[in-house]
Formats: sequence, C-alpha cells, structure tokens
Amino acid sequence: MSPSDRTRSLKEACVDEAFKIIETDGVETLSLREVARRLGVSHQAPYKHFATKDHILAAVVTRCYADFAAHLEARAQVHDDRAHDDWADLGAMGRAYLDYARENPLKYRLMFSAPLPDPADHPEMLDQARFAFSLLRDKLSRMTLKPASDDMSADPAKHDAIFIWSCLHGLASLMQSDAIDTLPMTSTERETAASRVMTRLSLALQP
Amino acid sequence: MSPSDRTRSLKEACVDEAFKIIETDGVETLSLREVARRLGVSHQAPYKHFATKDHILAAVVTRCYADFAAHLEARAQVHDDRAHDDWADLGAMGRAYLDYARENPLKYRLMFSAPLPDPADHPEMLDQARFAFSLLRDKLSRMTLKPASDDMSADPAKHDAIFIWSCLHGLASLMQSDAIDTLPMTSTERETAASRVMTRLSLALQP
DNA sequence: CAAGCCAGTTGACAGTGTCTACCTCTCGGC
DNA sequence: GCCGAGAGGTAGACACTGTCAACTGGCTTG
Repeated sequence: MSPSDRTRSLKEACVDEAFKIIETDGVETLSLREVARRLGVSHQAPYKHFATKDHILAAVVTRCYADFAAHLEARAQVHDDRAHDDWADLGAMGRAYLDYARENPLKYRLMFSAPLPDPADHPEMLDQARFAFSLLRDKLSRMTLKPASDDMSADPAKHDAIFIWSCLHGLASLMQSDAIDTLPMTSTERETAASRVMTRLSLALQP
Repeated sequence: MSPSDRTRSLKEACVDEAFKIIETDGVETLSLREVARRLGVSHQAPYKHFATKDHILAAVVTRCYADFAAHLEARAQVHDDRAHDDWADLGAMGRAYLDYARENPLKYRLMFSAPLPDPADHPEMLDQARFAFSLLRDKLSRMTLKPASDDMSADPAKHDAIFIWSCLHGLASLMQSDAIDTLPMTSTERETAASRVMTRLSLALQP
C-alpha cells in the first residue's frame, strides 16, 4: 500500500472513483462492485465506509453540488470593471449555468433529474444544494425587477429565482433530453434557442 | 385462458402491466420478470414479443406521450365561448401541462427525465413525442407575440415554443425533483411559485 | 498480555436481463 | 391427410447487481 493510499483513505478513493464512473458513464451504470474492482479491493470493502449504495451516491451528489456552485460563482464574478452591472452579471450567471449543464451532462442529470437518495438521511447533500440555489436568490434580492402583477409574496426574490431557475433548468434539461432529438435541430439552432430563452428572460424581468 | 386474454394478446398485456408498474413504482423498479410474474407466464414469455427491455419501455413511453398529448388537447379546448381567445387558451394549455406533471409524476419523469431507449430504434415513440410538441408550436404560430430583439430566426414559433416548454418543464421538473425539497416550501407556496412563473411568462410574451 | 474493535476478506442469497435449448400447437403445401 | 416449419411458451443457465453473514489479521487500549 503506497503512502498516498494510506493518507487518502479508501473512503475518499471510493467517492473519487464513483464520481469518475458517473462522469463518464452515468448514474445508471454505477456499481459499488465496479468501484471496488477498480480500486483493487474486495467487493465488500466499500461497505465498511458506506452503509448502502445510496450513501456513496449522496457523497458524490454533495460533491457535484459544490462543484456546480463553484462554477457558478467563478463565472458570475467575471464581470467587467464597473462595480454593479447587475444585469450583465446575472446574464453571466445564466450562461455559466447553461455551460455547466452542457459540459457536464451526466453530473447535471445526476443532480437535477435523477432520483436522489432520501435527503433526510443526507443533510450535507441538502446543504450544498441549498447553497447553490442561494447564489441566484441572493443576487436577485439585491436587484430591482419588473414587478409581477400578482405579487403578494413576502419573498419575491425567492419566487423569481424559481422562475429563472425553471427556465434555465428546463432548457438545459430539454437540450440534453432524448425528447429534444424529436425535433430536428442543428447545434447552431440549439445555440439560437438558448439565446432566445435568455432574451425572453430579460423581457420578463428587466424593468 | 379466458377469451379476453386470447383477444388481447400477451404483447398488449405486457405493455399494460409495465405501464401500471411504472405508474405506481417508477421506471427504475420496472422488471420484465415482474411483468411476466403478474401475468402468470414464464419469465421468458415477454421476450417472444419484445427483443429487449428497451423495446417494451419504448412501447410504454409511446403510450405515455399519446396520453400526455390527449390531456393537453382536451384541456386546451376547454376555453370559453369566444372563438379565438388565444391567450386564455394558451394559459389553459400551460396549466394542463403542469397539471399532468403534478398528477402523473412518474410518467412525466419517464418521458422527460429518464434516459430513453435509443429513439432511432423506436420511430413510433419519436412520432408521438413530436406530435405533443407540435400542439404547442402550432398554437404559437397562429398568434402574435412580443417581438424578441435578437430574432433572426426563420421559425420564431419554434423557438418561442422551446422557451415556453423550457419554463413549464423546468418548473414541473424542479417541483417534483428532490432538489426542491432543499428549500423549505409549503404546498401553497408551490402554487404561488407556479402562478408566478405563469405571470412572468405572460410578461415575456404578451405584446 | 488480553480484549476488543476496525478494515478488510470470502462466500452466500435473491434479484435482474438475456442467451440457448427444448416443447407444443397450428397452419400451409404437397 | 400428412409433414415440416414456425410462432409462442417453458426451463435452465450465465453474468451481473446490492447486500447479509461469518471470518481474519492487526492496532489500540485497559
């Protein structure tokens, strides 16, 4: 056993390996036995660190959310020098969202389109997800949007965040769903569709 | 073997049974052996009618799309007597979409959030999906929307349909995803979120 | 030094999709 | 009227999965 193996415990190695499998082959094909095989340990070794398959899945999902949030933050902060060009920054955030989904389709699907392990059993997974959402929500709460006629909510930023999130998630999800292959679309047309959604989003929100 | 069994071939019975299983337990737990068991035949009998599990899945998905389209059509045509209140009708269609997703979460997930069998192998599945989308698209092509600034598309109805579909799908999908449980939301708050999305959609589209 | 736990092993069980071999019934051509 | 073929159904096997149980070796702690 090499020193690096001793420092990096089997537990972490399992999560790493599961992460890789999901990244390249998708959640559906993840198997604990394959993880064990790749790490050169017995098929039961991972069970010493994770009670069930869901527990290892939860660990991977947690990491994905963190990854995703980091990507959003990094991109959102690349705005130009003017200190408070909130609209441009919001747009950058939206684009970062779509980029992430496009570049990491299997991880994206894992977070938002797959049946997750029971969140009640995995609070840290829940925390990470909440954090990612809060990035968008906080941003909106610092901006003034076009008023919505039916707004009697105590927390408009929350609902508008859901609106934006819905649009972005819907687009990202449809673009990589098999359902979209139904319509004959070239890749440039997909780009057009994406920018069209962004435009309509502005029309809906910008005062 | 009863007469009804003889008329209704095993092939149809398999699809029916698979449909039921998915409806109540989700795609993940669908197993051909369970289907066979429930029909009282050997575990290999279904394979005389479907080459692989994906083929039976494709048949179920095809039926789901037809079901979904029928729901959309039925609801969309329940507008008031004024012949051409297109906006109201579009709204009804949107609500029908969300209703279907809420009432049939597992079927909805099957159609739009699960990895489908390769569409190339199952053209009839593809046709049904395309038909459902065309309901929305055709409606839009008969209406005049707020112009989108970047519109250089030859087929604006298509892109606006994608926009609307994205919002609705995104909302429906998030509402039933585990990710949303992340944010503490009561069911009335979910309603508010849904209507907020509809409002913002109008703001984006209505001239 | 003994006790006990911790991480790892092997072996088993039930469940899955799918391959192959077999059986049996029906129907069309001679 | 028979006979061969094929369609539809059966049984058994294989490789794979998640998970349970029993066992083993080494480290820590009393």
